[in-house]
Amino acid sequence: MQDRYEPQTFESKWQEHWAAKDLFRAGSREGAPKYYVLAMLPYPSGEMHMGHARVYSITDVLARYYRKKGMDVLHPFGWDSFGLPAENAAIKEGVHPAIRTPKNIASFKTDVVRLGISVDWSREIATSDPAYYRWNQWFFLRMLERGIVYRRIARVNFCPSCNTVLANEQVEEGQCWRCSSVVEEREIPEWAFRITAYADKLLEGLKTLDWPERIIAMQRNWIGRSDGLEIDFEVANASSKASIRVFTTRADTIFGATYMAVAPDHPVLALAPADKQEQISSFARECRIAAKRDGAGAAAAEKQGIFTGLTARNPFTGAEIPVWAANFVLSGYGTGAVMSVPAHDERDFEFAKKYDLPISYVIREATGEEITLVGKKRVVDTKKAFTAQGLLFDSAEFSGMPSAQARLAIAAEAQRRGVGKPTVNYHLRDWGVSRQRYWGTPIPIVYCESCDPEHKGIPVPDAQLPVVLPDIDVKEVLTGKGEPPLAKVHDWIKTTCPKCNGPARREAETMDTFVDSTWYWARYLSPHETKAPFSRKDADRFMPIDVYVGGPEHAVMHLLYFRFWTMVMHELGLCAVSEPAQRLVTQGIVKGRDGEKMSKSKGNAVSPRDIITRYGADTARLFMLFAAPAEKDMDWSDDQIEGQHRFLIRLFRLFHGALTKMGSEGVASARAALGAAKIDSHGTALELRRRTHKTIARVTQQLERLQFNTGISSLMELSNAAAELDATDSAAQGALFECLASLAQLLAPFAPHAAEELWAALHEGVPAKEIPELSLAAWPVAEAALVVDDVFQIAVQVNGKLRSEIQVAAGATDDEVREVATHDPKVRVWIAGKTIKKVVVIPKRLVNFVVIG
RNA sequence: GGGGUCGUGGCGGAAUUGGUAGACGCGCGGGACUUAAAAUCCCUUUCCCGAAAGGGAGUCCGGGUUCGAUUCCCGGCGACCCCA
Repeated sequence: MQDRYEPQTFESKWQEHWAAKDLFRAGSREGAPKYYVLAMLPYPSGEMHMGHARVYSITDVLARYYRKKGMDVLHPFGWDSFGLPAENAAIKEGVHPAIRTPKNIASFKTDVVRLGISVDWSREIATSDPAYYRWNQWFFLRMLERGIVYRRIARVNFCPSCNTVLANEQVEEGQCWRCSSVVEEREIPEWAFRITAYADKLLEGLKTLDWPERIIAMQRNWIGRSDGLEIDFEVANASSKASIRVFTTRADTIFGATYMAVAPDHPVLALAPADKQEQISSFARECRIAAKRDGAGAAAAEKQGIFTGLTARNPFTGAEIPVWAANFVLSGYGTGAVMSVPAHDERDFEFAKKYDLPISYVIREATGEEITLVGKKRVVDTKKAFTAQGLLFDSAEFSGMPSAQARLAIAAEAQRRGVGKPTVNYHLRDWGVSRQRYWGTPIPIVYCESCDPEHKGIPVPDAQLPVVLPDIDVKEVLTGKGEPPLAKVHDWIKTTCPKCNGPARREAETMDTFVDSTWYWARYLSPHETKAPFSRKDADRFMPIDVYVGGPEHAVMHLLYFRFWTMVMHELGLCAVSEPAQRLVTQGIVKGRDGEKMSKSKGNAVSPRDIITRYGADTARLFMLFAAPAEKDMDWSDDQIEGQHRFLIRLFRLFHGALTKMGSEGVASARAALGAAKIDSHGTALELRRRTHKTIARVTQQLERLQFNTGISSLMELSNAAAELDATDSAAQGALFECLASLAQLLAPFAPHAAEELWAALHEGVPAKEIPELSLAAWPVAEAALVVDDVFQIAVQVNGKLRSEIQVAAGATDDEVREVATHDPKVRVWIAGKTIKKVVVIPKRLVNFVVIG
C-alpha cells in the first residue's frame, strides 16, 4: 500500500466497486431483520450543499453500520422535483422545468455518489414523474370518496410575487416564506384536506413516537387543542333578536365577564346603531391594514378597540354588558368573539384599564384565607389580573367550587338552558392544497356544465389516471401572472365529461407540493408497482421508517402532513402502521465561516464539491460527523476539517508502517492467527488487545446511540495507542494486526473509501474473491473477557475531595478496597488523627472517606 | 406573553446518566527535522500560588438535597428556536 493518503486515487474506484457488485440493494436478505433509514426528500437543486452533506453522512453511517450488523437495510433516495424553484426559474429564464429538472437531478446525484453514500439506486424516484404523481391523484380520489378531500370557498393567503396561494404555515409574519413578499387575502374556491378530523389522532400518536421533545411540543402546539365551552350572549339592545357566540376555556370565570370583544368585521356589527356604523367600518379598515403590515397575528400590536353601541346580556349574571370591537379578536379564529373577563385575563385586564371598563373578581386563590370583608367590599389585589385557577366566589350557586369543577358545572347548566355546549377547538386548520401553478400534480377533477352546474367537480375515473401534465410553450404559459398557467393550455383543459361524455374542462390548479413528500417514503418500498401506490407485502416488510433524518424546519408542515397521510393510508388498508417514522433525528444547520447560516446570497457558502475535490469524501464526512453531535448546529471550520484530514493521513501511515515492518510473512501469519481466533498475547500486546476490544464495544454503543462524534474520537484513541506499540515479536504483531483490522472495520461506516483501502492493504496477496467484502463483512464483536479490566484505577476521596488513586484487582471486595485505600500513604495524611464517620465504596469507581475532627 | 432547548478551557465539544470534570480534535506556546519555509513528529496547555512536590479555586449566578452535583430540586441571569 501507499503510505501517503491520496483519496483522489481510490475513492471513485471503490464507488464503482460498490455499484458493480450492487452491494446496497435492499430486500435481498430475506430472513434478516429490516432497517429502514431515510433522509428527507431533497429538492434537486443543481448542487448539493453542506446541509445535505451532513444529513446523508448521518444516514449513511447508520445504513452501513446496520448492513454490517447483518440487517436488510433500506436506504433509498429520490427527488422532490416538482415545485416553485423550477417554475420560477422557468419564468425567469424560459427553460422548461421538464428539461432543467433531469439535469439538476443528474448533477445532484453525482454529488451524492461522490460523497460515498450507500444508496439502493434501483429504488430512485422523482415526484414529477407521472408514474409517481398518478398515485397522488389516486390518493386524492380515495380521500374525496371518504370526504377527507372537499371543496370550499376559502379566504386564502395569496403571494402576489410567487402568484400563488400559500398555506397558513407558509406565511411568516404576514410574508411569504419563500420570497418575503407581503401576503394578500383573497376569496377563491379551493380543494382542501380535512386534516382537522385527525387532530386528536395526530395528538394521540405523538405519545408513541421517539422524536425530539421540541418537535413533539411544536406539533402539539400547532394542533393546539383547547377544551372549552361555546356559549351565546344575547344582544340586549338591538331591534332584532340576535346573539353573539363565544368560545372560552375559562367558563369558571363567566360571572366576571363584564364586557365582550368581537372582531372588527363580525357580522353582529350590522345591528349596531346607525351613528356608530361609520366609526366601526373605519376601525375595521385600519385593523385590516395593520394586520397586513404586521402579520396575521397582529397580537403584538397595541390593543385597540371601540365601543359598538351594542350591549349583550351575560347569560349567568343577567347583567347588560357593552360590546366592543377589538383588533386582537380575529374573525377567522374561534367564533370571532370573546367574553372578556378582565379580572382573570391579562389581555382583557389591560384593555379594561385602557378603556375604563368594569372589572369584577370572581376567582380567588384556593389555598389561603377566606376573602376578608371590609364593609361590603371584598379585598383582592386589584392591581392585576388573577389568571390562575382557584375557588369561585360571587358566582351564585357555583361559589366555593374549584375552577375545574365549576367549568363542568357551568357548561352543564349552559347546556341545560340551551345557550351553550362543551366544545373542543383546535388551532390546526384544514390543509388547502390548490395551487395556481404549472409544475405540480394536476388535480384529477373535471367540471361539466351539464352534470355539474354548481362546479362541485367530477372525479376523473381511476382508469384515466394519470392526468398527465401537458407539455407547454414556456414563454406563453409561464408568465408568472394572472390565472393558473394550465388554464391557458386550452387543448389540455378541454376534455370530455366522464359522466355524460359531453364537453368538460379540467381543473386548472395543481396540488401543493407538500402532497408529494407525504408518502414518497412508502413508494420506495415498491417503486415499480403499477397496480397500487405500493404493495402490502413490501409495506409489511419495511414499515415503519426506523430512523428519519432531516431539518427541524419541517417540524410542523411536512412532518404533520406526513403523519396525517399515513393515518389515511392505514385506513385505506394499505399498511399496518399509522405512524410513518418511529424515530426522528433533526440535524442542526451548518453555519458558515462567519457563524451565519450558510447561503449563497450571503456569500459564506462552502461547497461540498470543493471539499471533496480538495480533501476527499471521507474527510468531508468525518468533519460533518465529528464537529458536533448530529442534532446541534455546527460552525464551519477550515481548521477542524484539516484535523480530520490529518487523522486519515496518520491512519495510512500507521497501516503502512506496521505492515511494512511485519513483512508479508508476518502479515500472513498474523492474519491466519486472527482468522483462527488464536492470538496469543501478553504484556503490552495484551494491553493493546484490551483497548481494541473496548473500542469495539464503545463504538458499537456509540453508533446505536447516534453519538458519531465520540465514536470517531474513540477510533482516534485506538489508532494513537496502536501507533505507540512497537511490535517486534509475533504476539505483538498479532495484537497489532487485530487492532488494524478492527480499525478498518469500525471506520467503514464513517469513512468507507479509506476503510476499503486499508482493508485491502491488510489482505495484500490474498486472491480478490477470498477477501471478505468490507461493506457486508460482519461487524466486529468484542470479546467479553477483553473488555473487562483485571485491574482498576480507583479514586480515593476524603470528604469528597480527590486525594489519591489506587490500583485494585477486579475481584476485590469492598472491604479489601477500603483496606487498600486506608493504607495508601497520601490518604493517611488526610485521615490521620481524625474520626472516620463513614466510608463509601463504589465498585470500580471510588472510595470516599467521610471524616470529622 | 406562552411553549421548548440550552449555558463546561482560547475554540468545537467529552464525561459510562449522581461517582477521578475538560476525552478527542482544533488553536496557542515550546522543541526536532530543514539553508529556509511548508508538511510531519515530540512536549506543554482550565485558572491561581509554587522551581518542584503539592495546595487552592473551578462546569452562567444564588440557594437546596446528598458522603459526593456539570448531572436532581427551587430562584435568578443570559442565549437560541417555535408560537403569539
